[in-house]
Amino acid sequence: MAAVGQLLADRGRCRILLALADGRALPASVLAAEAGVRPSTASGHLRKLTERGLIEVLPTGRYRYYRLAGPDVARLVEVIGRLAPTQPVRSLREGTRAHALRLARRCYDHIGGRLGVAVTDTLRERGFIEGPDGTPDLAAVRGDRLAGGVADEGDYRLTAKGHQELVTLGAMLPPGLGAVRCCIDWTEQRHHIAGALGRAVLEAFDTAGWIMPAATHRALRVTARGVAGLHEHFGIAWPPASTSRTAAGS
Amino acid sequence: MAAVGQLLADRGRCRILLALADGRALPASVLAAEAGVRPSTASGHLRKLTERGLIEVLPTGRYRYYRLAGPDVARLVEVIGRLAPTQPVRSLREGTRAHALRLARRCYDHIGGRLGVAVTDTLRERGFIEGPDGTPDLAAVRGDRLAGGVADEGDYRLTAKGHQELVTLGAMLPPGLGAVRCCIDWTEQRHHIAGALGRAVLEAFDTAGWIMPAATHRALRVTARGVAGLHEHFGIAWPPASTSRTAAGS
DNA sequence: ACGACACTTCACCGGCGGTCGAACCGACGC
DNA sequence: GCGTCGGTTCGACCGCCGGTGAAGTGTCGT
Repeated sequence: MAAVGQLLADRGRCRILLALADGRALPASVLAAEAGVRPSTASGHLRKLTERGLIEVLPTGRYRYYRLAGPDVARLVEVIGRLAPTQPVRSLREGTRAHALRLARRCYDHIGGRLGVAVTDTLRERGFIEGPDGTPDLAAVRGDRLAGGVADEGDYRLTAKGHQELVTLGAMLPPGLGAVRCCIDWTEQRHHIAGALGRAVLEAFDTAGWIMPAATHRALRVTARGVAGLHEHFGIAWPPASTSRTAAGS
Repeated sequence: MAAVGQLLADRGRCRILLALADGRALPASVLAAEAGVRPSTASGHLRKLTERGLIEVLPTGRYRYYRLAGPDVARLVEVIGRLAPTQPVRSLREGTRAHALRLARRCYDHIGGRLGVAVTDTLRERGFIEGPDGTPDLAAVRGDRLAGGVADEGDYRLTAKGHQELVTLGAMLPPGLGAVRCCIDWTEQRHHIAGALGRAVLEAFDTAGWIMPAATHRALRVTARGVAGLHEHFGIAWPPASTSRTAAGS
């Protein structure tokens, strides 16, 4: 498994994986620019990533689109991102971009950032999902780990009321969906819904025209209709009151 | 996050993390032997791992015990282990050891290997937990990832009957436990219970004297009482019929 | 058919990092 | 007190890997 670790040891390759973390397929030239290296270097990285099975390639004409090889890889990026230390911002452009990412972004197949956390909070407050508080108990983590008390993933479940409400909102929920996977947000350090429910919510927001993907990166922009819908159906004021700016590292 | 990846890029450091994956705290000399390097080299590795916050140290007399810094790190090892390719066995000793690991092992705070999968299967067959089949649908993973069908974690939930049965068996279940986190086993590629429920089951098996930790590594040995108890309460024949031998890499 | 473009391969360079032995520090046992 | 043992630090060696530019292959426009 050190072989996989070697792939994650390079800054450029990490940037490539991060750029693909929203589930899209991107051509090699875009990934080279994203990684900040020459096309030849990026080509070598992409070759190694595909050889190890972390990403897969879809040749289309003279373009070669790369994407993550599966949900396992997305989970890996998610988990390692949570352990990675945050880095200070180096430029104004990075600052605004990191700010947009922290507000709302696609996290492979669900919504991350403040928007994801806000939606999850609302679902819990209104009794649509049941489970512990969204703030992981860091004190419990520091103590005896085996004795329990760890804020684990998957400790939520969708209630009947929540199922009904989300269906009327247009979400295509798979049958028999009970438990809800939650991942702790990369920047917010709070729970937000992921898994099948997170996927359905992202699709519902997308088909309703509430969100628009940004052109350059994986950040999400909330449309005017989205602002109204979030306020009406979820009681969320968007955009939220701004807080301190700290970029997340690569 | 490339900083974390660099730590995972070395074989010796991976072996150290793997040795600590069962949640124990081990002295530096043991970890050096586990990694197959000189104490000086291991000391450097341990220093880097602690500096990055992946492990923490408990100085005790002239020994210094190291352990994983928290559940996040255990999850990282779990996820990256699933993506790592399996390596062929290099010696007879490695073969028997890998065989024991594949049978039953501690996976930070729950039971992994064939035993973990067998217990999970029984729980599902008897209606103690509800959810999809334990075999992840690999075909769905290869297809359209956003359209759903992915065998996600956390799609199980504990039923009332299961709660009652496990309590009578002596498991200390935390209140309000509904959803059950499942991780796909490292070697078996099957679901097995983890999270709070997996922790409670491991504790129950341990206090009942069904399992004994191996002296040298994180493998678990099923005692005679454990064989009887597994057969009586779970209908599991132990040890299982042997299958092909393939070691899991480091 | 020609040029432009996307991407890959190759040879070369430079630097980071793993490894070890030896020395050093602190804790235990007699 | 001394010797032993566990652990860390230091300096030197060396192999590996990332970066690049130039050349090569295939595809798309006109």
